[in-house]
Amino acid sequence: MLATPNGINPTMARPADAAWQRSAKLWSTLSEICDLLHIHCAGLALESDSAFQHVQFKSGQRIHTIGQPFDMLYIVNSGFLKTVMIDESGNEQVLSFPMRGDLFGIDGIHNKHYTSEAVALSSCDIILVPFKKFLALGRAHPELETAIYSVMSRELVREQAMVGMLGSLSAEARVARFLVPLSDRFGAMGYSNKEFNLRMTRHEIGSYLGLTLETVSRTFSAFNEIGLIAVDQRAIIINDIGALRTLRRLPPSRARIKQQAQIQAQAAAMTQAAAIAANTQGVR
Amino acid sequence: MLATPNGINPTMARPADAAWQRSAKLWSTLSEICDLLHIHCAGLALESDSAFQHVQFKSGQRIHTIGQPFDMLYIVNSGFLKTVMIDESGNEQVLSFPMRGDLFGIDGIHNKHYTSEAVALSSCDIILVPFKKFLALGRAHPELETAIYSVMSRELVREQAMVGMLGSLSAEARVARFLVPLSDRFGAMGYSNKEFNLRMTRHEIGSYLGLTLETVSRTFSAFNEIGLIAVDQRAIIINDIGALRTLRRLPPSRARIKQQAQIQAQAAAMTQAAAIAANTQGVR
DNA sequence: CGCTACATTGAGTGAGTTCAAAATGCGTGG
DNA sequence: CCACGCATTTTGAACTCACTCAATGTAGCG
Repeated sequence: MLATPNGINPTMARPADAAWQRSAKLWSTLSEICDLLHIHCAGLALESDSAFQHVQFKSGQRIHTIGQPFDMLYIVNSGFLKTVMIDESGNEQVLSFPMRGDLFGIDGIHNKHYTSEAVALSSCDIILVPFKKFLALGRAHPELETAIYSVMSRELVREQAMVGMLGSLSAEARVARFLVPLSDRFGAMGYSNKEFNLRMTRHEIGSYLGLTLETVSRTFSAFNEIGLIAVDQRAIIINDIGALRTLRRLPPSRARIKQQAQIQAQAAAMTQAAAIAANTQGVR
Repeated sequence: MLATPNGINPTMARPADAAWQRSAKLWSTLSEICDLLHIHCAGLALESDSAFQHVQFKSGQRIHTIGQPFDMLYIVNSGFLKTVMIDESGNEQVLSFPMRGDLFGIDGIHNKHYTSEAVALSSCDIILVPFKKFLALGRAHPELETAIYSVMSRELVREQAMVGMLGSLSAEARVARFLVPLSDRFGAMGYSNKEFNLRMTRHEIGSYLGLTLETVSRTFSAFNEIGLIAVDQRAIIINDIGALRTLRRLPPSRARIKQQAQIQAQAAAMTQAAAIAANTQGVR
């Protein structure tokens, strides 16, 4: 059995009671934010007067919704979320799974309204970053400004990589590559990069990868069978990260070989059957 | 057959003859650039001293390549291009088809190197925008700065919409929705939004949409058959833009009905053949 | 304990791919 | 100007991967 990293209990959400508020960290400085975003702000003059508020969300709560007026960016300090688009026929499409250090809400800048919604998948500690304030600080600190652009560019590159993946990779390759950055991120956060728990359902993974939940489940099972991973519900053990990184198509497994043997046996039989049928009926 | 749409010569989009070269505009002012990007810079102090150079490219030439150090953004003044990613196995993946008013090169900001390459699909007039210079101007003009962020955010939203499309729509819906913004753009540029010439190959469209070139070709043919469009090679006439906007799956056409009738007829024949084969061999 | 949400697995189907062939268009050089 | 070669497009036929539909299994929670 896998231990639950950092012991977060994915309980049902409901409005904020005062209990957690007391123990939670309520404000972050600019330099803490830079650390979180992996921005090198060595020469940044510390302005302790400018601080950013934290807000806690419980699993299931929405950080922002589609169409809501934009005025904030959000940075994940802890916890796991999903961002979701809704297409014209009402279907959800998962766009990303933000976690510690990720910035989201950028899509709201353009239209002054968010085009996606962000939902907590676990208890989350989110830093509020008023966009106006951020811009003002950027103007004061050129290296911060370029960092902002850099982060936005990174998101664009990430989306492009996503497009590339959806456009060209098989289901198996998509699932494999879904696990790789997840492992990396867990590792970077100080947890094991071998063993961790998925925070999202098969349905959400499928939506993210452009697959059905059944295909995701089957692919996990297939990886499990060949020993690439060990999977039990949401608990995952990564056995061969290298293989996952480069996988394009699944190598034939025992089951598949057996199946192929069947097919070949059938084919042999069919050859005779077809000949007979053709002689009798002139089909095809 | 199709008359050449609105008199554009399909072979060379905007003529690349010497006359054009001579009359080509070599420099643009900031306010011209704002117009091009659809940025409202009403109160922008005109700085005629800051001008941006134009460069001409011929079909097939690369504006920037993957891995090249980043220092410029690019704005399309005229012509048509594609931007391309190359995955680890060497396959191209088309990411966008920039045209007049589009900004590209943003993906280079993050890593200080471009992660994609841009190739001219026709003769192109491109405005060079040194990133440093752009930033400096943004600092001087707050409304320009927010506009820059807005444009970057727009690109992100566009990529997200692309992800949504690749993740959830059928081949037919993708091809239909590929044509819609193209029509809009041609209309916005003063050309006909009903009749125009595609500037890219079926292969490039397929790569962009996550489909094979054959599927793209077949889908065009199917749309042609139901009268949604008229297509002859790269010449396109849009007959029912509304249907293209909302299309999710193709309604059964005459040909499909015919085909289904055939299948049913075959099925009837097969029943007998199968019965005979089964009696003889016990297949399946 | 039973309810609900989530996950797994099987069987059959179908949309899109792959492989292949033929047609069309276009530039080039004789 | 025509003939040739090459790139692109169209169309057919067969296959296959991922989807759909359905049933069963499992975990968490009131």
